[in-house]
Amino acid sequence: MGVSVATVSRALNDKPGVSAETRKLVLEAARALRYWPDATARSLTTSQTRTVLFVIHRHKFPPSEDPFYPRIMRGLEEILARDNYNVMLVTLSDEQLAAGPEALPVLQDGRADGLVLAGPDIPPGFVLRAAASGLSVMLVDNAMRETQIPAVVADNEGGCRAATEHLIEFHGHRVIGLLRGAEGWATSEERTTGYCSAINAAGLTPRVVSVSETTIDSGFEAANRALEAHPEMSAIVAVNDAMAIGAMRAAGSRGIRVPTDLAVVGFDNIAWAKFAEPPLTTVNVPTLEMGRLAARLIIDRIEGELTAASRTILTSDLVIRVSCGCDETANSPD
Amino acid sequence: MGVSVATVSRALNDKPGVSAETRKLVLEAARALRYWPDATARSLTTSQTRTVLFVIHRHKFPPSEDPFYPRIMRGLEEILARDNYNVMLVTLSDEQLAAGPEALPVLQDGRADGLVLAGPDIPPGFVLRAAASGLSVMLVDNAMRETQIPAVVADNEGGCRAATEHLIEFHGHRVIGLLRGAEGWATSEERTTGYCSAINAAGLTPRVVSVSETTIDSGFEAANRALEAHPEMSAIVAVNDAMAIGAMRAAGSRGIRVPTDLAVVGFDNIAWAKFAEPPLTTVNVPTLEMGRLAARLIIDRIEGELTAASRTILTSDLVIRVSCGCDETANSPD
DNA sequence: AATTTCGCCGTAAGCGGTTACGAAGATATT
DNA sequence: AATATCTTCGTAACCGCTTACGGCGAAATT
Repeated sequence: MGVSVATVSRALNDKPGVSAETRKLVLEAARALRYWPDATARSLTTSQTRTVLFVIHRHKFPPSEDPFYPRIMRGLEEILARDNYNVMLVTLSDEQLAAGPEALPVLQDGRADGLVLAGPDIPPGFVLRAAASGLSVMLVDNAMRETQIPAVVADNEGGCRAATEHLIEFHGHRVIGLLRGAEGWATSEERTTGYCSAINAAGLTPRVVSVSETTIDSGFEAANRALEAHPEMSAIVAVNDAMAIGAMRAAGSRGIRVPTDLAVVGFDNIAWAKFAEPPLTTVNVPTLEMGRLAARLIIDRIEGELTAASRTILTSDLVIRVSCGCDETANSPD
Repeated sequence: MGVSVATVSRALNDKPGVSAETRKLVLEAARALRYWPDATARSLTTSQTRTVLFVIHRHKFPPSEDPFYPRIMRGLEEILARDNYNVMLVTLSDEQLAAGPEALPVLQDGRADGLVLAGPDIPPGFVLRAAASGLSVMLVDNAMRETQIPAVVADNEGGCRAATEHLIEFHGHRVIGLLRGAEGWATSEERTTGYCSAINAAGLTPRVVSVSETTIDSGFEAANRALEAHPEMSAIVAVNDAMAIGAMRAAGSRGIRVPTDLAVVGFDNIAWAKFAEPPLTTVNVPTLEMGRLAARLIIDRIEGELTAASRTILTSDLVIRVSCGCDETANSPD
C-alpha cells in the first residue's frame, strides 16, 4: 500500500529503520498476497545461497545394503532446514573424484555456500583443493588426519576397544579373533587399533584375519579361516556387521552355536543387526547425530562464526544383544 | 582479451552469432581462468534454476530399515546430473504436509524448477496445490489415481499376482494365505488385489490376515494367526519383506520348515531379503529405475516438451530364491 | 524560534549474467 | 563503384532483490 521496495525488504528481513506499524502492514500484505522474496535474486545480491552440497562417492550412496549415508544426510537436512538452509545431493564417480573439484560446475558456479564431503572415498587432494576454492568444507566419516579440515567421525577405535574389552572382562574370553578389511581403509585400521589395544592391555595375543572386502561372504570365509587356525577361539570381533553375520553363518555351518560356543560382535549397528539370528551385538555409529553435528558446524563455518579447525569424535557405544552371550533382556535401547 | 561480455555469454552457451575463432578463444580463456558463469545470476535472468526438489515425508527417508527412497533419489540424481540438473532433499513433517506447499518457502521462493513428491504420505491436497503453484510436479511411488499428476509407480498388483500365480501354478499350492497391511494404504491394497485376482482365477479361496503395521513383529503375529486358522496352509504371501521374514520366524517357532512345509514370498526385494534364512523369494521393485524415469519425465516437463499427464507403471518382477521351494540354483540375477 | 538530532522511508546503484537492438565491417549484388 | 545483405560483435536494459545515501518531518536541544 504505497510503500517502497526498500521498506518491504527491510520489513521482511527484520532490519532496522522501519516503524512497527509499517512493518506489521508489510507482513500482513505479504501474507495476504502469498509473496515470498525470490531466492535467486536475493542470493545474487547477498552472495549467499543458503545451500550446502552433500558430496559422496556414487557407489556409497545406495545401492548398498544399509542406509548409512542416507541417514547422515537426513540428520544434515534436519538441522539445516531449521536454519533455512537446503541440502543438495551430489554423487561423484571415480573419474570425477580424480579430476578434482575444479572440473565440477556444481562446485564452482556459486550454487552453494558449503560442502559436506562424506565417506572415506574422497581423495585428500580433492578435499584440499575444494577447501582452497573458497567454499566452506566439512568432512563426515572421513578421517584425513593429515589435514586441517574440520571433520566429524565416529569413535572407531574406542568402539572396537570397548567391544573387545566387553568380551574379555565381562565374558572372560581369552582367544578372540578379529575379522578386518583391507589395509588402507582408515575405518578398518582404526577399529583394528582399538581391538589390538584391548587385547594387548589384557596380555592376550591378537588373532587377525584380513580380507579385501567386507561383505557377508567374506566374513563367512574369514571366520572359517580363523576357526580353522585357532579351534580354541571362543569369540570373534568383526569390523562391520555384514562380516559378523557371515561369521555367524560360518559358525552355524560348522555346528558351532552362537553365542553358546562362540560369541560374535559386529560394528555399525546396521538396521538388520537387530533382526539377525541371533540378534547381533554390535557397536552403534550415531549416523543421524553425525549429520546433525556436521550441519551445525558447517553453518557456523559459513556464517564465519567458526574458523578454527576441529575434529569431532562421536562416541560409538556398544549395543548388547544376544550374539555376544549376554541375556537378551539386558538389551540397551535400539 | 578485448571481447565483450555478450560475446562471452554467447560463446559459452553455444548461441549463434559468434565466429568459430572467437568462440575458441573464449573457451580457452575461460578454461585458463577457471571461469564458470555464476549460477545465481544466470538463474535470475533465465528464471530457471536447474534444480528439482525431492520431497518426502520425514519418517520415510531414513531412519528406516531399507534404503528404498534413498535409492529412488539416487536414480533421480544420476539422470538429473547428466543434464546439469541438481536435486535437493526436502523432508517434511506431518504438520508441514498438512499446512500445504504455500507455507513452505523452499517451494515458493523460486529455488527450484520442479518437485518430485515421493511416497504415499503426501496428502492429495498438497500435491494438487503444489501443481497449481506453477512448478512442475511428479509423483513417485504414489498412486493418486484420482488426479492428473504424472506418476511413476511399481506394478504392485501385477507383481503380487505373479508371485501368487507362481505358488499356484509352479508349486501347486492350494491354500495360500496373504499377510497384508492396514486398509487405506494404497500399496497394500494393490498388492492384495493382485493376490486375490490370482487366487480367484485359480478357483481358490482367499485367506487374508490384516495387521496395522508391516513389520517383522506384525508379520510374526499375522502368520501365527493364519497358521492357526488354517493348519493346512502351505504357502504365505506377505505384502512386504519384513512381514515375510516375520512369517518365516513364526514358522520356525512352530516347527514348520521353510520351504519344505511352508513356502513364503515377500515383496520389495529389500537388501536383506537375499541374506535371510532361507533366502527370501520376493518381488523386486525397481527403485533405481523409478528414480531415473522420474528424472527423465520431470526434465521433459520442466522444459515443456511433455505436458500430457501420464502414469508409468514399472514392472515388478519375481526374484526367485529358496523360500518358495525353488532350487537355489534357479536364482534370477539379484 | 532557530537549529540540531533522529527515526523513517524513498531513490538509485549494483549483484553477474542474458539478450534485444543497433553499429560496423565483410561480402555479395547491381 | 555504390548499394544491399549478412555476419560478428558491442551497448545497454533488465531480471528481483539489498543497501548506501540522502531527504523529510517530528522531536529534542539551544
